[in-house]
Amino acid sequence: MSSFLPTEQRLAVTRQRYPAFPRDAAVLIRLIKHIYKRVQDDANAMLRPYGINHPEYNLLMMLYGTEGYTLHPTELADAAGEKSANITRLTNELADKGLIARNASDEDRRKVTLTLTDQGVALIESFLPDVCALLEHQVGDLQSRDVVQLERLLKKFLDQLERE
Amino acid sequence: MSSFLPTEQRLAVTRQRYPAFPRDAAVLIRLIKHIYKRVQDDANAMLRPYGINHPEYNLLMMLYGTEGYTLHPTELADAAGEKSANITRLTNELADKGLIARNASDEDRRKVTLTLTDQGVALIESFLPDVCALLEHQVGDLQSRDVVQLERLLKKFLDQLERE
DNA sequence: TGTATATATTTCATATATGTACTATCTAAG
DNA sequence: CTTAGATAGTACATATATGAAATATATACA
Repeated sequence: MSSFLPTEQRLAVTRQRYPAFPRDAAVLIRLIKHIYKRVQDDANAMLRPYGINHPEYNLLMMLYGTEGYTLHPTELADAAGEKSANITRLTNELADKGLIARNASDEDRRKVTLTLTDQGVALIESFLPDVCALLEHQVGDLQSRDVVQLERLLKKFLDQLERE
Repeated sequence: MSSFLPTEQRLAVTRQRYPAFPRDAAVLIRLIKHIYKRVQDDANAMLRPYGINHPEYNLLMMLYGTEGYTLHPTELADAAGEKSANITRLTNELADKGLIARNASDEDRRKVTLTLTDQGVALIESFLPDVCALLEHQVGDLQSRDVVQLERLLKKFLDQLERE
């Protein structure tokens, strides 16, 4: 039924061989990984006709979700969970496609401002119907109680991870 | 406090601009992504001294969790969530390092068997104490009730995702 | 048997991501 | 001022991952 069963069986074997292995933590992390890969693949497939991939989509949506459609590269990197070196490349490509504008900040001359262009906003609003459909399909018929619980617990987990 | 707050604020702005945007689904997926990246980075840092990265670690552990320490490339790809083309490269590298052996299967001559070498098992057992410590640190002081709930809900989510 | 189709794996060109070192600018303490 | 240390962003070499086509073998069935 679930693609995850073999993974659990492997964890059982692992614990026979190395009893101290923390099963629960490992299950959580492997589940996160399976889910992430699946979501990423689905999103890439959906976005391909629009000429962008999932990381580019994320950057565009971070700007779309910001007042003034503008962020600095470092902010964008944090928001999207990308490394700064990668932001340079990705935003250069988005700028080449005319979806965002790169400008020098005059408040701080080390900084660059990244702003959605009208064309960028238009592209986003053209794919949003498909994105919404995909997102709704992904949660599918999960009970809304479950979704709320899951959000609460994932936040707790993320907090814990960041507690260093 | 949490690195996730700005993300939620952006979702609020997004919904002002595009009210149909499914907030809950998007929050879940962004949480998954943040957690995944964090876990991946931490694991890579921990594994570096052992000369392997997180994907390689995963492959080794899938074999370690299998009776006979042996899988075919396709099975390994499914288990580890990697694409088959990537498995070829990764397993070649692991074979070059002497950690696994590649052999032709005589049951089906299209197939290849990938088996942990003694050296591979020894490497795994040398890093397992650090891995266990990291895993335990990652779940930290999450209540065990929460961990159980989270596992249940993530499985439900994964099932839903795979329901096509 | 022979032929069509499916499966397992690899090859290769290309796309994507990272670490590290570097430049420029800012901030603050003397 | 000016100098030391922090911060913002980028360049470049290298590492990692992907899709699509190619190769070999297996299976089904006419």
